[in-house]
Amino acid sequence: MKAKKEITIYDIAKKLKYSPSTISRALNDHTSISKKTIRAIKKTAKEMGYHPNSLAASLRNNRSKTLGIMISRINRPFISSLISGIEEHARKSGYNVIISQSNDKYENEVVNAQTLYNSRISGLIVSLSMETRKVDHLKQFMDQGIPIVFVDRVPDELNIHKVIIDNYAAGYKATQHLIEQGCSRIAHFAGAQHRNVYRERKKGYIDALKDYNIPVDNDLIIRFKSLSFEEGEKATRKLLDLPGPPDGIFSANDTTAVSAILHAKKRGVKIPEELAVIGFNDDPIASIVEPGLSTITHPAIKMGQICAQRILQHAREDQDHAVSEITVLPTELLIRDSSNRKGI
Amino acid sequence: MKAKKEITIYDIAKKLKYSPSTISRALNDHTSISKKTIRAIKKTAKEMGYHPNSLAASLRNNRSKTLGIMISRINRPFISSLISGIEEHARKSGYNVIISQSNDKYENEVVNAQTLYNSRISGLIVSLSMETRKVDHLKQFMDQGIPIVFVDRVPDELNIHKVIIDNYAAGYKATQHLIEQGCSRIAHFAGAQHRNVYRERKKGYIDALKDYNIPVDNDLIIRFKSLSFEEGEKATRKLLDLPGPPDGIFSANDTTAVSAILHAKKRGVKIPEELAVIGFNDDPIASIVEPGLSTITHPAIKMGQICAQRILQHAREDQDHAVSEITVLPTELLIRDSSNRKGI
DNA sequence: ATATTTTATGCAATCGGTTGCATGTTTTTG
DNA sequence: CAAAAACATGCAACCGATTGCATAAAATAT
Repeated sequence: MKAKKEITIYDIAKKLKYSPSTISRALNDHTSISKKTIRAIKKTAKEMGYHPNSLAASLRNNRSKTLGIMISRINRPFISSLISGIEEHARKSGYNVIISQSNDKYENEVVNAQTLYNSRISGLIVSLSMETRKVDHLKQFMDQGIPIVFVDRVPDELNIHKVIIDNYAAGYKATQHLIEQGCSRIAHFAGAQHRNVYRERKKGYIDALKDYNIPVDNDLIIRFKSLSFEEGEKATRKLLDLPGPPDGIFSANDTTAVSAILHAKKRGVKIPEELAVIGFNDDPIASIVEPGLSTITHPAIKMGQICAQRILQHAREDQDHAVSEITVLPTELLIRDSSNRKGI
Repeated sequence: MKAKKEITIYDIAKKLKYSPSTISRALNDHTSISKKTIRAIKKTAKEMGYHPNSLAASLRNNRSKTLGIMISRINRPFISSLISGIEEHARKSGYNVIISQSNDKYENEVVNAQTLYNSRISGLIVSLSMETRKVDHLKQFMDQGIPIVFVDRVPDELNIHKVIIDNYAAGYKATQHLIEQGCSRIAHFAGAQHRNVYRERKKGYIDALKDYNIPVDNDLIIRFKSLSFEEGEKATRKLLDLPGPPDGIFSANDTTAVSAILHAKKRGVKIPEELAVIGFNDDPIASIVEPGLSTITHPAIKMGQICAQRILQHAREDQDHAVSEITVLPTELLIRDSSNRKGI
């Protein structure tokens, strides 16, 4: 099973007695080639079974029509929706999408950055790993004028492009909602505090408490390593065992919020009457758990589309790294039964 | 912000007074270059900030170290886990992964195949769109000796590589389980019958009924278009309105199974006593719904890893398309409360 | 009819590695 | 010590498309 030789523009040129340049230009609808010639060349190309070699074009242009994506893990609802949005938009614009998972390890992120760089991607979309604290490994892209858009988990740097949600406002909203439902001892499941998203959510939580004159009790703020289901159960147990257990929980993700609901129910704690719970993300499980989990919704797919759009825009123009562009997408408070004490 | 010129092997060659060939070989640990030279060259390369240009290498080799993936949609638990497995394995082996979504449209699949082909991928992993009925658009890969591995939703052709689960056995197991729990009127939520996975699951269902001398009632077999939550609710309503409603449901996915549970509960139908339900896939929602959804588990991540492994193996050897290789992975019956009448 | 534009096409260098073959050098062997 | 073998490196063609510059041909203006 030998691979037949591929047809190249040279083969077409020979057959049609044109030069390779003309073939190349014709196939790219270059204006300096007459319509008639273009038509004829395209027809012949098709007949001969010509498949353009993107590698050659990319090499020549020193840029492949490809976007790189760096994320922690693909198989999470938010991330996979984000990627779906990116891929869809990129493909429509004729770009391929390469994905790379860091598994939340800084080390992997560095290696992946290297590989993507070597592939001469035209743009990079990054959501940082949990561990990442510095972004030197991405400097090479900026140096080469390869646009980077950070999304969701972004660095604190200023002169960069970001697509994010207002985590602070969302955290505030969620907490405020619990307060309005009559909660006065509100716990918070917090993520790693060097990651903007978790830090901001917590800030929003704290400021809401302060604004409503509710004392901030550090015993009620649980620092999570990975916001996993197991961690959530453990934390809930600990909280409910407290002499003064909380009457509300604002969790930085849905997974741990759901684990809290399930654990509380198991102990006979009534939700939302004795414990109101609100999560973050609106994962599929949020609508399935009973009572339904109130949560903060992300426009994940749209975020992806915007990332792709931004990056392509920058990739085309000779972008200006001096100006940063921050897109903040709206979140919504989605009230289900896990926090609805007043029957709204 | 101008892009600095990239360092090439020619620059290194000039600096070290070696020929580019030697540099190239040294960087690739070619045996004909002395250890000492290799060490010196690599050191200098690093110092100079050399970044290999994979495009150039790929062009020369007429193959980029990249795997293509064609799937319906990324943001589904099974698919994203599958991709995660592929990506992980591929990356370890030094391959990039390009993904393309068909959104279950044949037309998109054809276009995507073209784009991937033009990128000169080294191998292709495909799970067919819901619509796809012929695979001519993939012939070009085979003609060029580019290995293809089909996964999960595979064509019926014989001489191809497949990584699948035994859908028939799983369907049989699931149905048998319901029968053993005392169900005698078992409904089936079936997917599109030209897709192997759904056809096989249904076959297993029917054969199990037959083996246990239970009549096959066509009114209890619902043909779904997309196995969505809404479709599931509608179907459940219809079934429960029947003069002789079912006492068990085997659904070809978890989404519709969960929708059945929720709808049945709303109507006061007791699960599993009056209606036992079993799904397929073990999506996260399966463990959250109450009662917990019994289901068939897929080793999704592992399937991905095996796909990557197979494809890389074929990409390296000059593969032999004459022989097909079919890997069938085990599924497991995971019994939760939605079907557990006897309290096992 | 000649000069000037406009239009259509070709030439040849280039992008950055890779590799078969040739050559020069060193080591081993008889 | 010469011949053979092993080792180390270089030459130059090649992968396939792109593009600035040059040029030929056709159309328009004078």
